[in-house]
Amino acid sequence: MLDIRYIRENLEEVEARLKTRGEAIDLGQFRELDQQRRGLLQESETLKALRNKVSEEISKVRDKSLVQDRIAEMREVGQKIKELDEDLNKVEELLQAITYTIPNLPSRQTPLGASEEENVEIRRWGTPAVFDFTPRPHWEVGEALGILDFERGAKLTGARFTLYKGAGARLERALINFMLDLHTTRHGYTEMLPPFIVNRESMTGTGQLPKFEDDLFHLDGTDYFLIPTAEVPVTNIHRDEILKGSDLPLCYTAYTPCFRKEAGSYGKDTRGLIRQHQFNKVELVKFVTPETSYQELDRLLDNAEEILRQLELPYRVMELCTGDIGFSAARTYDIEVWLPGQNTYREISSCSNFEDFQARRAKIRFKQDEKAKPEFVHTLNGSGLAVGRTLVAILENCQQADGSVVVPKVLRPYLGGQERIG
RNA sequence: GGAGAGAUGGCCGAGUAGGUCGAAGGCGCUCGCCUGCUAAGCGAGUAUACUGGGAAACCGGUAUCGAGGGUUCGAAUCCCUCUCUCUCCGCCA
Repeated sequence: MLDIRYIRENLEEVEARLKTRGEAIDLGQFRELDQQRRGLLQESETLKALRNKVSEEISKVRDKSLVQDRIAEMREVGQKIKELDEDLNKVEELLQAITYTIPNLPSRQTPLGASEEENVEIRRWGTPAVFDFTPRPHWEVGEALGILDFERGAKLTGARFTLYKGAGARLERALINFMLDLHTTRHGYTEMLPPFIVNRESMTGTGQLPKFEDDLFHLDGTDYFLIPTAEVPVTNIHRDEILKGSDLPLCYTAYTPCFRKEAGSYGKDTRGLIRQHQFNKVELVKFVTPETSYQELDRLLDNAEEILRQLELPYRVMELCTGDIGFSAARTYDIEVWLPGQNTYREISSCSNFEDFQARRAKIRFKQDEKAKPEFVHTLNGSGLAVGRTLVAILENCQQADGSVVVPKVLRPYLGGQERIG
């Protein structure tokens, strides 16, 4: 959510910056409702002040029969207040509906562009291995090894659900532990294990609702949703709180499964593990002061990259352009891992600074010191990393001519020393 | 699932035959005084949001005692609904 006072005072600028996202947003209605709101508010509050004053006078009079006319008068004032407040509520509801569906302003540093075509490559790390055979896609590698079972996944649930078996299941678990261990022991994050189901307020706080309800699994008969990312529960940990400035930055990491409907992606990535309705992810979340948030974004990105470096998987970092960044984000870097089976780089992490957009929605504030006024924190998050896609990258990059897969060195302690699968 | 109890400011905790309660008191915290230092002591201050005025410091208004609604000139206090917490019983990993 943007600051309504900022919108009010910088209407043209806000419209222009939002336009760089590719969606034209007309703030004319906002302006009109905002004016209506303040008009109604002032009228109502003036009458309330009068009523409070007269009521106090009435309280001082013992014999109420002496003030019957004043009481009657206030009864009418009360009626008028009620009418004004009803109008005010309607206007505020409309206004809220608008402000909750306005996306964040892209950072001024975010490159301009209409679509992912115009994302900017920042750097590459590692050299894709040269194979003396044609590298196969991970679904072939995994099925041949008997560690991924797509057919039975579909039998158990449906399309885009997969059964991991034996060494596949263990490898996934090893990756989760490896990532969490690295982030907690080397990068200074505190591990969290949040609920995988959250309520509507939490989904609204981080920006999934009200606009993207179609992407979420909703639990019938409740107001609960399966989380699409740990970002939701972990960021909402401090919803409606005022943090101490001296406690910032707060850095949390969490493993959770993620559940996404993937509405609108029919026909995309139908094979393999790339696009699932349920997948595992280790997430990084930070609560920081506004002055430090871009510095912290660089660090968070580096923390995510470090996982790939340690796994020795080649990747590149892309900065998303204004046309491609998400609804709540001001600036975003994607990490894309090399997948030889598909001869392409694929997203494995997305690291964003939301500035105060989520903090304002979720009312996450801090005080610079005891006496300071509360300010909104900046929130950041990024995948560190998408676990299923990391497993995909290992199967494809580390596959051998004989169909086996060499386990990256840093993972071996998590697999009882096993060096090879198959 | 059945039966009860409760939800007040950063924390603890008063306040129910409606009015002077944004809310006693204590703790904590901040600033000052005092003491050679520490401890103790003394004094003052210590919520948030919206809104009007002001360049600003700041001043005014409104709202907030779990949430929403109702009664009333007036509600933390009365009524209704909901949420959450706790205790007991049942069930369960």
